[in-house]
Amino acid sequence: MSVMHTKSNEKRLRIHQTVARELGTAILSGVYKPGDSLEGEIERSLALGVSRTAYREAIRILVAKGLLESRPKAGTQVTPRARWSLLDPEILEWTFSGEPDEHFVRGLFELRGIIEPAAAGLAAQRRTSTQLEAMTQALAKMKSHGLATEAGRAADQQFHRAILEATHNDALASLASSVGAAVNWTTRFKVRHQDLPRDPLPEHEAVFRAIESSDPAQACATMESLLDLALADMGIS
Amino acid sequence: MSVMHTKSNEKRLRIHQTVARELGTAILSGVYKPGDSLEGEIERSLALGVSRTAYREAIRILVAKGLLESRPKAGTQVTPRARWSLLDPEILEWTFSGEPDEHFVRGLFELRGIIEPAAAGLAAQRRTSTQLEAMTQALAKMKSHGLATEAGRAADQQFHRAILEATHNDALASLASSVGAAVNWTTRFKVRHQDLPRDPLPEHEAVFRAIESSDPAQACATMESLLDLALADMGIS
DNA sequence: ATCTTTAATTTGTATGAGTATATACCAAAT
DNA sequence: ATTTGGTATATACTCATACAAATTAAAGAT
Repeated sequence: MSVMHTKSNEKRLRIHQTVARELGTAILSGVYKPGDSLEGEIERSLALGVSRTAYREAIRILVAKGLLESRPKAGTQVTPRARWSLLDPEILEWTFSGEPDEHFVRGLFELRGIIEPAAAGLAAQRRTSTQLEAMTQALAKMKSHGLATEAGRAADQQFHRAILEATHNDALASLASSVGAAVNWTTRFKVRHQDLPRDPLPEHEAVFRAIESSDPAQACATMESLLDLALADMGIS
Repeated sequence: MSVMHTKSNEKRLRIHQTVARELGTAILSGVYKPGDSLEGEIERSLALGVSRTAYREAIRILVAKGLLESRPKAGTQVTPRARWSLLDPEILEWTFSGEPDEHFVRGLFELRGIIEPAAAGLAAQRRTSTQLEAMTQALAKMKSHGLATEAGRAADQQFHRAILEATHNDALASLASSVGAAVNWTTRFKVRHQDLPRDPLPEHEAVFRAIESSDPAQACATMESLLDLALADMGIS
């Protein structure tokens, strides 16, 4: 069949996952628009060369993520964009698998600019020594690997995740995967489009020092400047 | 037989939805804990009295929401709490179907306190006349119905949603369903535990006036005080 | 016209058979 | 003793087919 590019990261996807990804990206990229009907399970599954079972499981996934809704006789339809779980990690991955919409990326950074400084402030008040340790390790890994590598980006995510977890707020922390994915993809995007990304380590360390010394205002401020610089590097500010 | 639209809200759930809700609430309430294994599709579906098809579709839903992960041979396991999409509308509904955890509710308000003031500020800068009109109508409905009724709570949600949409930031707006649901459930909680909730209309109108007159700082401030008062009414501040 | 009944279409559920994959176990080599 | 490699097996995954339920739309009765 086709050449499977052997990326170490790439786990072999089940069929229902593949179909969900296929349809999901199609919806997110506008091939199917809100209100469009996907009726005809039988024909469509046949057309894709998969069983109805697998196709239906894919549909269930997309319904769970708010992209579709389906009722007997009425068929399966694409829901209004407002209901989509745009911050779901998988949805973000699908979104960034194509060329990301600049407007959306800017919005994502705006959201980070709202959440992360506030989170840093809370973390400065509530962090435990264990969480400080996690941040330290993440920074060390970032330093040794650099942002150009996969390991470096993972460490970056880990640092931001540690901050959100240090808020001791589960609702906030549940945004970590989302923010993490955003960090990862936007960084990739950055590296792809700009050969010489500035080293963001000093800003990260400044944030860490503020959290370590339990200074909420400083933590908030340093995180804000970190994001400002990251956004500037994207070249879409 | 005459159709009773008294409880129009209550749609008849499909079997896979029912099972997903059942298992979902069990996981969220701690009956199954992260790391626990749910292996045995066949036995479990039999025990529940449903087909493997329906059971598997339920599992697919829970995997999509980050509560489970499943691999051949390894079985199906509950994921670490950090991966749960706690802000997913359905997850929130499941969470609040039981007695809500006070710590979690407080965290939810903290998140609102971060997002909504910032959103109000952005809305003050970017709102269109159409969106102002939506807010006006929502306020009118809140006034006529009151917060004790379902219609009133719906109008409340509508107002907050309109603000998030007025930010013209899709990522932010996608939190609307979540925050909206949280508002709904916490308001219910409030009414249930306190017979005389203060009328929050004046605060809402203050936010509206600030947004209408394109005053970001004022919009942010009024929204903050609205949330402070709402939290105070909960009696868990 | 309005309400009730019927029909048709689509998703939903059930069942049984067979496949693929990740884990654990055991053997062999280092 | 540790690592490597093969192999067995348990488990989820996929398929095909049949039937049920539900909602919409049209036909019929009042």
